[in-house]
Amino acid sequence: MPATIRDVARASGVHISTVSRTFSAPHLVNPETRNRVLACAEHLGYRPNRAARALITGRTHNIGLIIADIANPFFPPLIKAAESQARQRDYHIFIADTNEDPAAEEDLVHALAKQVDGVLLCSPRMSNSLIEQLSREVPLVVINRQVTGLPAVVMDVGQGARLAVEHLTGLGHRELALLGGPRGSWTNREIRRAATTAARAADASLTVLGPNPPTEGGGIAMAEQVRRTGATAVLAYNDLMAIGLMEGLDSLGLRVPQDISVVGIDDIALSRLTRPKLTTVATPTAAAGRTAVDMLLQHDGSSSARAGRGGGRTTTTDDRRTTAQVTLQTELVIRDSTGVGPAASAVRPAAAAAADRPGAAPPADPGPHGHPDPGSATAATPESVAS
Amino acid sequence: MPATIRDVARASGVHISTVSRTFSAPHLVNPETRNRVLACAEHLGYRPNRAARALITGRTHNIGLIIADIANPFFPPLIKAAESQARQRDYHIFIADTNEDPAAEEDLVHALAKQVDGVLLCSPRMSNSLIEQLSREVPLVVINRQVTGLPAVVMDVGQGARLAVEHLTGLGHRELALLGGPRGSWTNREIRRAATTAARAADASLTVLGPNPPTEGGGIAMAEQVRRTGATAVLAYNDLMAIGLMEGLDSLGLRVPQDISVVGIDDIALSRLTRPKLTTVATPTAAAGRTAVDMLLQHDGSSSARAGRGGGRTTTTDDRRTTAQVTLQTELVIRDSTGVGPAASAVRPAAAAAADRPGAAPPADPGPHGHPDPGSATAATPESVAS
DNA sequence: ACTTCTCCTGCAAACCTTTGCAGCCAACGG
DNA sequence: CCGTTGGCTGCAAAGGTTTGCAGGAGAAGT
Repeated sequence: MPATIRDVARASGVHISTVSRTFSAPHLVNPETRNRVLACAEHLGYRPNRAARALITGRTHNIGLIIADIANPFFPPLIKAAESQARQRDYHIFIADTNEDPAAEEDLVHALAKQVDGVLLCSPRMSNSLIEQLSREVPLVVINRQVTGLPAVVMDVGQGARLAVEHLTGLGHRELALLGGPRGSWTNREIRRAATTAARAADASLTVLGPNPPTEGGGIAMAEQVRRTGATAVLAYNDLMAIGLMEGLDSLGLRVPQDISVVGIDDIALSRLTRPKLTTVATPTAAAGRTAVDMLLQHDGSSSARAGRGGGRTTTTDDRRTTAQVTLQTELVIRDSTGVGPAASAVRPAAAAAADRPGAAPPADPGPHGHPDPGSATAATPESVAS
Repeated sequence: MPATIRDVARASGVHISTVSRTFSAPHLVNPETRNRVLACAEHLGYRPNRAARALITGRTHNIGLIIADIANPFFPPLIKAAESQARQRDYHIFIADTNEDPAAEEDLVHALAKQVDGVLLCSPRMSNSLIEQLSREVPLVVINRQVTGLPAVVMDVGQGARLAVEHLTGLGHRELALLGGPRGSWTNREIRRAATTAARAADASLTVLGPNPPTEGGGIAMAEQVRRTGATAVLAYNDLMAIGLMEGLDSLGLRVPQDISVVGIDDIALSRLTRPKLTTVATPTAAAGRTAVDMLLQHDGSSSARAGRGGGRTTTTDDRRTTAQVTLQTELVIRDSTGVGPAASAVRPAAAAAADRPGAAPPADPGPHGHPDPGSATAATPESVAS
């Protein structure tokens, strides 16, 4: 029923190879012939069969994208950016969701391996060794993780966490808590490491809680424990948890930021909608998606090594393989969920407090029609964290 | 480098057809042979090449899912449900995002046509005739739309809209507004029709505004116009718009629900997090995803007869195929964004309102975080809608 | 012992496209 | 006039798998 290349060839009176070339190498065919072929193809509604093409070229023009949880608002901007970047190069992205399950991750890589040219592994929860092993089956680019020998794009959450902690200690907080994310997350380890270091440098204490599911529910559930730590400020693994935590604290009768300050990570769209608006670390998710696609495509676009003919095993020396690791900067976005700590509240005059907490008029007057205040001035699209 | 069926055949000393059968029709091969083959395959890390298989069988074991906007929280539950349902049957879902662009929809269908066995078209913005035409190219199941001759699964938003209007008029509201969604949306038309009818039946007036982008920004932008209608209660096309509208009303100094009631549609997770919590019409998104996959696969091949759930099912059997149209019920979830209207405020006690839905929180408690913050409202990410 | 069956396995065609190679023709240089 | 070049097109192999058909071996029936 579907028109094949043969039908077009018959209709336009040329050989199938000419039809093929009309599409894959137009400059090789006479303009007159080409037009005739195109007309016939159009008329017959012909579209090349990608499976057949993939079979012979060995390239599917598909890219797999494996993520932990589509429902996490962190991912959509990354997905969209990756999709549009891929589409520009005539590739298509296949998305798969692992539900935060490391075993599902492995299965998915296998399932995708033969029908994509490469896989973007976003915030994997697997072990490094397993990832390395899988990378022998299909080209891999990891996002939010560093695996030796594999191309990677990571967002510098460590730096973000440091900025967040410095912001909090700068406000006078001395008792901090870190609401940790899921086990197996590279991001989680980075945050913990950086936050610990920064807290120590500022002579503040830091209580680490976790691991926890990186969801709103995970945040709500930990409210009570957070209170028990006696911390006056909390850094959460991501915005979703931070928002959940604010919910939970609210039910406990604690006010944010008067009683306790909360900082998230990711800057998802939602973090502008909560009351109070969430102070958070913005991660360049869209850029990460674009970059990852670029790295994957460059990586296998250059190596046009054909399969060895004649049974001989052609061992292409891969030592030329450029496995870059790109690090994207993060940025602290100060909104309304952080305020002065107890240590400073007695010392600092009200004016100073007001300057930090934009509930009142911030220093740079935002005006009635939303001049972005210094904190929310980031032009980055809302995105969230993972890994 | 990747092991093929031929390698396995050589290693286990059988013909490739036997290897093939070991995987696709195990009962046809001697257990002893089978085990030997499986062992070799395992050892060589063999995985069947899906492209080659697709080429000959004509079935890719892939399903396309085209949606308007991944960033809209409405979709993830649907996607997840569809994915898990598909995975159970050894199918894989390929997701694509159209950015609310009807032209992109058409392109995507074409692009996917040859590499999937069928496409789930979720909340399409295309014309019916175009959809019919595309359905000749690849099996289609439409979600949130009715196209004659095509299998469809729709959520009964009409009924939901009616319940919402009855809820509002029951609270004493007489001046209603409907915040419409995007042009081309079947859902939008259904809502409008049902809301108009219900309002007339209750002797209330209904002002229809739109079309609008189905995003938070779309809601924010319409706040002023909504106020000008003089309505005391608003039904929005979806939750995102409702939430945006609440933002906008807030900036205008109007309190929800004391001054104006707001109802959304979809019941996205976010609607529980706003202050006040959003009253909304819950749509069974996950069930829709599952059902759509079932319909596509049953229609397509190995059918396992899943009985229709709560919804009604109309099967029109034309000559060859049975094209069912499944309708899924919706449900009104009363939270805090609706309160008594001016006409009834003197007459009806709040208890009467609460009686509409046991267990729902009483209206009129914005919660501790309900401080309005003028000038907050820009920078909405493009989000989207459901049909 | 001969047929008939049942089980299993091998053979080869077919799916649709790409691509190196060869051939054709016209034009051009010498 | 011949050799060469360049532009275009046809030929055929190849890619990995499925599957109808045929064949072989043994078992069961007679």
